[in-house]
Amino acid sequence: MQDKILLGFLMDGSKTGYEIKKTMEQSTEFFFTTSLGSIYPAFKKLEREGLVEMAESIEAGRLKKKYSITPEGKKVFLNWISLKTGIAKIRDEAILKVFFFNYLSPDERKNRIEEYIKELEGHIGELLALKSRLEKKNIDAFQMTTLDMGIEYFMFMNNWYSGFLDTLKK
Amino acid sequence: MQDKILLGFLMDGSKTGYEIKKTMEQSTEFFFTTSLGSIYPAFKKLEREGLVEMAESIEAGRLKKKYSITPEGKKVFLNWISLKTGIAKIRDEAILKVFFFNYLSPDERKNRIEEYIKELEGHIGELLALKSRLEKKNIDAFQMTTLDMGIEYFMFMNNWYSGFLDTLKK
DNA sequence: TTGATATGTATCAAGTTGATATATGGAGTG
DNA sequence: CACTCCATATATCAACTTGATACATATCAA
Repeated sequence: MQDKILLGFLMDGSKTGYEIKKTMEQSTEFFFTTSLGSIYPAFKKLEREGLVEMAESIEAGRLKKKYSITPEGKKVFLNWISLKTGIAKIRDEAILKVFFFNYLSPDERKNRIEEYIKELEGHIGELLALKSRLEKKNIDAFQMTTLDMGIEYFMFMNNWYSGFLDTLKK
Repeated sequence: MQDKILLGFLMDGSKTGYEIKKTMEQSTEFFFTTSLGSIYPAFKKLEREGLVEMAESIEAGRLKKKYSITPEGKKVFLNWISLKTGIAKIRDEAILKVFFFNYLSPDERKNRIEEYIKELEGHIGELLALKSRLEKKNIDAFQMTTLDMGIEYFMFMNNWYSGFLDTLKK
Protein backbone atom coordinates (compact mmCIF):
# COMPACT_ATOMS: atom_id res chain seq x y z
CA MET A 1 0.00 0.00 0.00
CA GLN A 2 3.08 2.26 0.14
CA ASP A 3 2.52 3.23 -3.47
CA LYS A 4 -0.42 5.43 -2.41
CA ILE A 5 1.68 7.56 -0.09
CA LEU A 6 4.21 8.03 -2.89
CA LEU A 7 1.48 9.18 -5.27
CA GLY A 8 0.17 11.46 -2.53
CA PHE A 9 3.51 13.17 -2.11
CA LEU A 10 3.77 13.70 -5.85
CA MET A 11 0.38 15.44 -6.03
CA ASP A 12 1.98 18.83 -5.35
CA GLY A 13 5.01 18.42 -7.61
CA SER A 14 7.78 16.05 -8.70
CA LYS A 15 10.22 14.65 -6.15
CA THR A 16 13.01 12.11 -5.81
CA GLY A 17 12.62 9.02 -3.66
CA TYR A 18 15.10 10.40 -1.18
CA GLU A 19 13.22 13.69 -0.92
CA ILE A 20 10.00 11.85 -0.17
CA LYS A 21 11.67 9.80 2.55
CA LYS A 22 13.02 13.02 4.13
CA THR A 23 9.61 14.67 3.87
CA MET A 24 8.01 11.67 5.59
CA GLU A 25 10.47 12.00 8.45
CA GLN A 26 9.07 15.48 9.06
CA SER A 27 5.43 14.64 8.59
CA THR A 28 3.94 11.15 8.28
CA GLU A 29 6.78 9.33 10.06
CA PHE A 30 4.92 8.52 13.26
CA PHE A 31 1.76 7.09 11.68
CA PHE A 32 2.90 5.92 8.27
CA THR A 33 6.37 5.47 6.87
CA THR A 34 8.32 3.41 4.38
CA SER A 35 11.94 2.49 3.87
CA LEU A 36 14.11 3.59 0.96
CA GLY A 37 14.54 -0.06 0.06
CA SER A 38 10.83 -0.08 -0.57
CA ILE A 39 10.48 3.32 -2.24
CA TYR A 40 12.84 2.72 -5.15
CA PRO A 41 11.29 -0.57 -6.33
CA ALA A 42 7.82 0.90 -5.76
CA PHE A 43 8.63 3.81 -8.09
CA LYS A 44 9.86 1.41 -10.76
CA LYS A 45 6.61 -0.48 -10.52
CA LEU A 46 4.53 2.70 -10.61
CA GLU A 47 6.47 3.77 -13.70
CA ARG A 48 5.78 0.45 -15.42
CA GLU A 49 2.11 0.93 -14.63
CA GLY A 50 2.14 4.43 -16.08
CA LEU A 51 1.15 6.13 -12.83
CA VAL A 52 4.37 8.15 -12.54
CA GLU A 53 7.02 9.44 -14.96
CA MET A 54 10.73 9.74 -14.30
CA ALA A 55 13.17 12.45 -15.37
CA GLU A 56 16.88 11.88 -14.81
CA SER A 57 19.29 14.72 -14.21
CA ILE A 58 22.66 15.35 -12.66
CA GLU A 59 22.72 18.05 -10.00
CA ALA A 60 25.92 18.99 -8.20
CA GLY A 61 27.52 15.83 -9.53
CA ARG A 62 24.78 13.59 -8.12
CA LEU A 63 22.32 11.53 -10.12
CA LYS A 64 18.75 12.56 -9.44
CA LYS A 65 15.62 10.74 -10.57
CA LYS A 66 12.65 13.05 -10.22
CA TYR A 67 9.29 11.34 -10.35
CA SER A 68 6.09 13.11 -11.30
CA ILE A 69 2.53 11.84 -11.19
CA THR A 70 0.59 11.21 -14.42
CA PRO A 71 -3.13 11.96 -14.92
CA GLU A 72 -3.73 8.21 -14.57
CA GLY A 73 -1.76 8.25 -11.31
CA LYS A 74 -3.84 11.12 -9.99
CA LYS A 75 -6.97 9.14 -10.77
CA VAL A 76 -5.66 6.14 -8.84
CA PHE A 77 -4.69 8.29 -5.86
CA LEU A 78 -8.01 10.16 -5.74
CA ASN A 79 -9.85 6.88 -5.98
CA TRP A 80 -7.83 5.38 -3.12
CA ILE A 81 -8.41 8.35 -0.83
CA SER A 82 -12.17 8.23 -1.38
CA LEU A 83 -12.34 4.50 -0.63
CA LYS A 84 -13.61 3.10 2.64
CA THR A 85 -10.85 2.45 5.15
CA GLY A 86 -10.68 -0.49 7.54
CA ILE A 87 -9.52 -0.33 11.14
CA ALA A 88 -5.76 -0.05 11.37
CA LYS A 89 -4.04 -2.93 13.08
CA ILE A 90 -1.59 -2.05 15.78
CA ARG A 91 1.58 -4.01 16.28
CA ASP A 92 2.81 -2.98 19.65
CA GLU A 93 5.62 -4.91 21.34
CA ALA A 94 5.18 -2.96 24.58
CA ILE A 95 1.57 -4.10 25.01
CA LEU A 96 2.57 -7.63 24.03
CA LYS A 97 5.04 -7.64 26.89
CA VAL A 98 2.32 -6.48 29.30
CA PHE A 99 0.25 -9.41 28.03
CA PHE A 100 3.03 -11.72 29.25
CA PHE A 101 3.82 -9.71 32.41
CA ASN A 102 2.99 -12.72 34.54
CA TYR A 103 6.41 -14.05 33.64
CA LEU A 104 8.19 -10.94 34.91
CA SER A 105 8.88 -10.07 38.58
CA PRO A 106 6.88 -7.18 40.14
CA ASP A 107 9.99 -5.02 40.40
CA GLU A 108 10.96 -5.62 36.79
CA ARG A 109 7.42 -4.79 35.70
CA LYS A 110 7.60 -1.37 37.33
CA ASN A 111 11.05 -0.70 35.91
CA ARG A 112 10.02 -1.58 32.37
CA ILE A 113 6.92 0.60 32.54
CA GLU A 114 8.79 3.54 34.05
CA GLU A 115 11.36 3.17 31.30
CA TYR A 116 8.70 3.04 28.61
CA ILE A 117 6.94 6.11 30.00
CA LYS A 118 10.20 8.00 29.68
CA GLU A 119 10.44 6.88 26.07
CA LEU A 120 6.92 8.12 25.48
CA GLU A 121 7.69 11.47 27.08
CA GLY A 122 10.75 11.86 24.90
CA HIS A 123 8.70 11.02 21.85
CA ILE A 124 6.03 13.56 22.77
CA GLY A 125 8.77 16.15 23.20
CA GLU A 126 10.07 15.41 19.71
CA LEU A 127 6.61 15.77 18.22
CA LEU A 128 6.05 19.07 20.03
CA ALA A 129 9.38 20.34 18.70
CA LEU A 130 8.37 19.24 15.21
CA LYS A 131 5.06 21.04 15.65
CA SER A 132 6.65 24.38 16.53
CA ARG A 133 9.06 23.96 13.61
CA LEU A 134 6.16 23.32 11.23
CA GLU A 135 4.12 26.20 12.60
CA LYS A 136 6.73 28.58 11.21
CA LYS A 137 6.24 27.10 7.77
CA ASN A 138 2.93 27.56 6.06
CA ILE A 139 1.71 24.01 6.31
CA ASP A 140 -1.53 22.36 5.16
CA ALA A 141 -4.13 22.41 7.95
CA PHE A 142 -4.92 18.70 7.62
CA GLN A 143 -1.26 17.80 7.85
CA MET A 144 -1.03 19.81 11.06
CA THR A 145 -4.15 18.03 12.31
CA THR A 146 -2.49 14.64 11.87
CA LEU A 147 0.48 15.87 13.87
CA ASP A 148 -1.86 17.04 16.64
CA MET A 149 -3.54 13.67 16.59
CA GLY A 150 -0.12 12.03 16.98
CA ILE A 151 0.66 14.16 20.01
CA GLU A 152 -2.71 13.35 21.56
CA TYR A 153 -2.23 9.67 20.79
CA PHE A 154 1.09 9.47 22.57
CA MET A 155 -0.32 11.50 25.45
CA PHE A 156 -3.11 8.97 25.73
CA MET A 157 -0.51 6.19 25.81
CA ASN A 158 1.53 8.07 28.39
CA ASN A 159 -1.58 8.48 30.46
CA TRP A 160 -2.55 4.86 30.18
CA TYR A 161 0.88 3.56 31.18
CA SER A 162 0.99 6.03 34.09
CA GLY A 163 -2.30 4.67 35.38
CA PHE A 164 -1.06 1.13 34.84
CA LEU A 165 2.10 1.93 36.80
CA ASP A 166 -0.05 3.14 39.69
CA THR A 167 -1.94 -0.14 39.81
CA LEU A 168 1.37 -2.02 39.66
CA LYS A 169 2.59 -0.11 42.70
CA LYS A 170 -0.38 -1.25 44.77
CA MET B 1 9.95 -10.67 16.16
CA GLN B 2 6.98 -13.05 15.89
CA ASP B 3 9.08 -15.82 17.38
CA LYS B 4 8.76 -14.18 20.82
CA ILE B 5 4.97 -14.33 20.84
CA LEU B 6 5.15 -18.00 19.85
CA LEU B 7 7.53 -18.74 22.72
CA GLY B 8 5.24 -16.77 25.03
CA PHE B 9 2.23 -18.87 24.13
CA LEU B 10 4.22 -22.05 24.74
CA MET B 11 5.21 -20.95 28.27
CA ASP B 12 2.06 -22.54 29.73
CA GLY B 13 2.12 -25.74 27.71
CA SER B 14 2.61 -27.22 24.24
CA LYS B 15 0.42 -26.13 21.35
CA THR B 16 0.08 -26.46 17.59
CA GLY B 17 0.60 -23.51 15.27
CA TYR B 18 -3.09 -23.48 14.47
CA GLU B 19 -4.03 -23.45 18.15
CA ILE B 20 -1.78 -20.46 18.75
CA LYS B 21 -3.32 -18.58 15.85
CA LYS B 22 -6.80 -19.27 17.25
CA THR B 23 -5.69 -18.19 20.72
CA MET B 24 -4.31 -14.95 19.31
CA GLU B 25 -7.67 -14.24 17.69
CA GLN B 26 -9.19 -14.25 21.16
CA SER B 27 -6.47 -12.32 22.91
CA THR B 28 -3.58 -10.49 21.24
CA GLU B 29 -5.25 -10.05 17.86
CA PHE B 30 -5.89 -6.31 18.12
CA PHE B 31 -2.37 -5.28 19.21
CA PHE B 32 -0.16 -8.07 17.93
CA THR B 33 -0.89 -10.85 15.51
CA THR B 34 0.78 -13.07 12.96
CA SER B 35 -0.36 -15.09 9.98
CA LEU B 36 -0.24 -18.88 9.72
CA GLY B 37 2.08 -18.51 6.77
CA SER B 38 4.50 -16.94 9.20
CA ILE B 39 3.93 -19.24 12.17
CA TYR B 40 4.87 -22.52 10.50
CA PRO B 41 8.24 -21.39 9.12
CA ALA B 42 8.95 -19.59 12.41
CA PHE B 43 8.43 -22.83 14.34
CA LYS B 44 10.78 -24.68 12.01
CA LYS B 45 13.42 -22.06 12.62
CA LEU B 46 12.86 -22.12 16.40
CA GLU B 47 13.22 -25.90 16.27
CA ARG B 48 16.52 -25.66 14.37
CA GLU B 49 17.71 -23.21 17.02
CA GLY B 50 16.72 -25.59 19.81
CA LEU B 51 14.22 -23.20 21.40
CA VAL B 52 11.22 -25.45 20.83
CA GLU B 53 10.63 -29.18 20.35
CA MET B 54 8.05 -30.81 18.13
CA ALA B 55 5.97 -33.93 18.72
CA GLU B 56 3.92 -35.34 15.83
CA SER B 57 0.70 -37.21 16.37
CA ILE B 58 -2.47 -38.09 14.52
CA GLU B 59 -5.66 -37.08 16.26
CA ALA B 60 -9.06 -37.75 14.74
CA GLY B 61 -7.36 -38.50 11.43
CA ARG B 62 -5.55 -35.14 11.37
CA LEU B 63 -1.83 -34.58 11.60
CA LYS B 64 -0.90 -32.50 14.62
CA LYS B 65 2.48 -30.99 15.37
CA LYS B 66 2.60 -29.96 18.98
CA TYR B 67 5.42 -27.62 19.86
CA SER B 68 6.79 -27.23 23.36
CA ILE B 69 9.33 -24.76 24.67
CA THR B 70 12.80 -25.93 25.77
CA PRO B 71 14.72 -24.55 28.79
CA GLU B 72 16.84 -22.60 26.30
CA GLY B 73 13.67 -21.23 24.72
CA LYS B 74 12.39 -20.12 28.10
CA LYS B 75 15.66 -18.29 28.69
CA VAL B 76 15.34 -16.47 25.36
CA PHE B 77 11.72 -15.52 26.08
CA LEU B 78 12.42 -14.28 29.62
CA ASN B 79 15.35 -12.28 28.34
CA TRP B 80 13.24 -10.67 25.62
CA ILE B 81 10.47 -9.69 28.02
CA SER B 82 12.92 -8.01 30.40
CA LEU B 83 14.55 -6.01 27.59
CA LYS B 84 13.89 -2.32 27.01
CA THR B 85 11.14 -1.69 24.48
CA GLY B 86 11.11 1.06 21.90
CA ILE B 87 8.08 3.11 20.90
CA ALA B 88 5.77 1.13 18.65
CA LYS B 89 5.32 2.51 15.18
CA ILE B 90 1.80 2.90 13.99
CA ARG B 91 0.82 2.24 10.42
CA ASP B 92 -2.56 3.78 10.04
CA GLU B 93 -4.09 4.22 6.61
CA ALA B 94 -7.01 6.21 8.03
CA ILE B 95 -4.73 8.92 9.43
CA LEU B 96 -2.71 8.90 6.22
CA LYS B 97 -5.88 9.72 4.32
CA VAL B 98 -6.61 12.61 6.69
CA PHE B 99 -3.08 13.84 5.94
CA PHE B 100 -4.10 14.07 2.28
CA PHE B 101 -7.66 15.32 2.96
CA ASN B 102 -6.95 18.48 1.00
CA TYR B 103 -7.49 16.38 -2.11
CA LEU B 104 -10.97 15.28 -1.06
CA SER B 105 -14.15 17.35 -1.22
CA PRO B 106 -15.65 18.61 2.09
CA ASP B 107 -18.67 16.34 1.71
CA GLU B 108 -16.54 13.28 1.02
CA ARG B 109 -14.38 14.08 4.04
CA LYS B 110 -17.40 14.02 6.34
CA ASN B 111 -18.70 10.81 4.77
CA ARG B 112 -15.38 9.00 5.15
CA ILE B 113 -15.01 10.05 8.76
CA GLU B 114 -18.59 9.13 9.64
CA GLU B 115 -18.01 5.76 8.00
CA TYR B 116 -14.78 5.23 9.89
CA ILE B 117 -16.40 6.15 13.21
CA LYS B 118 -18.99 3.44 12.57
CA GLU B 119 -16.17 0.97 11.95
CA LEU B 120 -14.58 1.99 15.23
CA GLU B 121 -17.85 1.61 17.09
CA GLY B 122 -18.29 -1.86 15.64
CA HIS B 123 -14.78 -2.77 16.67
CA ILE B 124 -15.33 -1.50 20.20
CA GLY B 125 -18.49 -3.60 20.35
CA GLU B 126 -16.54 -6.69 19.34
CA LEU B 127 -13.92 -6.06 21.99
CA LEU B 128 -16.61 -5.55 24.66
CA ALA B 129 -18.22 -8.83 23.61
CA LEU B 130 -14.83 -10.54 23.81
CA LYS B 131 -14.32 -9.06 27.25
CA SER B 132 -17.54 -10.44 28.65
CA ARG B 133 -16.74 -13.83 27.10
CA LEU B 134 -13.30 -13.82 28.73
CA GLU B 135 -14.66 -12.68 32.08
CA LYS B 136 -16.46 -16.01 32.36
CA LYS B 137 -13.18 -17.83 31.92
CA ASN B 138 -10.55 -17.49 34.56
CA ILE B 139 -8.11 -15.37 32.64
CA ASP B 140 -4.73 -13.91 33.59
CA ALA B 141 -5.16 -10.37 35.01
CA PHE B 142 -2.50 -8.87 32.73
CA GLN B 143 -4.11 -10.37 29.68
CA MET B 144 -7.39 -8.79 30.71
CA THR B 145 -5.56 -5.51 31.23
CA THR B 146 -4.33 -5.51 27.65
CA LEU B 147 -7.88 -6.06 26.46
CA ASP B 148 -9.03 -3.10 28.56
CA MET B 149 -6.26 -1.01 27.07
CA GLY B 150 -7.46 -2.00 23.61
CA ILE B 151 -10.98 -0.89 24.40
CA GLU B 152 -9.72 2.42 25.80
CA TYR B 153 -7.48 2.88 22.78
CA PHE B 154 -10.30 2.49 20.28
CA MET B 155 -12.52 4.72 22.43
CA PHE B 156 -9.80 7.36 22.27
CA MET B 157 -9.74 6.99 18.49
CA ASN B 158 -13.52 7.16 18.33
CA ASN B 159 -13.41 10.30 20.42
CA TRP B 160 -10.72 11.89 18.33
CA TYR B 161 -12.49 11.24 15.04
CA SER B 162 -15.78 12.52 16.52
CA GLY B 163 -14.11 15.78 17.47
CA PHE B 164 -12.49 15.94 14.05
CA LEU B 165 -15.89 15.42 12.42
CA ASP B 166 -17.25 18.36 14.42
CA THR B 167 -14.52 20.66 13.14
CA LEU B 168 -15.18 19.40 9.60
CA LYS B 169 -18.84 20.38 9.95
CA LYS B 170 -17.95 23.97 10.80
C1' DT C 1 -26.81 -36.19 1.63
C1' DT C 2 -25.02 -32.15 0.71
C1' DG C 3 -22.75 -27.98 1.66
C1' DA C 4 -20.63 -24.99 4.84
C1' DT C 5 -17.52 -24.41 8.38
C1' DA C 6 -13.65 -25.84 11.51
C1' DT C 7 -9.25 -28.14 12.21
C1' DG C 8 -4.67 -28.57 10.74
C1' DT C 9 -0.30 -28.26 7.90
C1' DA C 10 2.01 -26.28 4.07
C1' DT C 11 3.62 -23.40 0.14
C1' DC C 12 4.27 -19.34 -2.74
C1' DA C 13 4.26 -14.73 -5.07
C1' DA C 14 4.55 -10.27 -3.86
C1' DG C 15 6.01 -7.01 -1.03
C1' DT C 16 8.77 -4.86 3.12
C1' DT C 17 12.56 -3.95 6.16
C1' DG C 18 17.09 -2.91 7.59
C1' DA C 19 21.58 -3.34 6.37
C1' DT C 20 24.92 -2.50 3.25
C1' DA C 21 27.37 -0.64 -0.98
C1' DT C 22 28.67 3.10 -3.85
C1' DA C 23 29.73 7.90 -4.84
C1' DT C 24 29.83 12.91 -4.39
C1' DG C 25 29.47 17.42 -1.93
C1' DG C 26 29.84 20.31 2.01
C1' DA C 27 30.97 21.61 6.67
C1' DG C 28 33.91 21.63 10.49
C1' DT C 29 38.36 20.62 12.72
C1' DG C 30 43.44 20.22 13.49
C1' DC D 1 45.28 22.04 3.34
C1' DA D 2 43.99 17.51 4.57
C1' DC D 3 41.03 14.72 6.98
C1' DT D 4 36.83 13.14 8.84
C1' DC D 5 32.05 13.11 9.30
C1' DC D 6 27.61 13.79 7.67
C1' DA D 7 24.02 14.67 4.09
C1' DT D 8 22.51 13.63 -0.45
C1' DA D 9 21.20 10.12 -3.66
C1' DT D 10 20.43 5.57 -5.84
C1' DA D 11 20.50 0.70 -5.53
C1' DT D 12 20.62 -4.18 -3.99
C1' DC D 13 19.89 -8.16 -1.05
C1' DA D 14 18.84 -11.63 2.63
C1' DA D 15 15.44 -12.42 5.69
C1' DC D 16 11.03 -12.14 6.83
C1' DT D 17 5.77 -11.28 6.50
C1' DT D 18 1.34 -11.34 4.48
C1' DG D 19 -2.61 -13.08 2.20
C1' DA D 20 -4.03 -16.34 -0.85
C1' DT D 21 -4.33 -20.83 -1.98
C1' DA D 22 -4.02 -25.95 -1.70
C1' DC D 23 -4.84 -30.11 0.51
C1' DA D 24 -7.19 -33.36 3.65
C1' DT D 25 -10.36 -34.64 7.23
C1' DA D 26 -14.12 -33.90 10.62
C1' DT D 27 -18.28 -31.99 12.19
C1' DC D 28 -22.64 -29.78 12.10
C1' DA D 29 -26.95 -28.00 10.18
C1' DA D 30 -30.57 -28.11 6.69
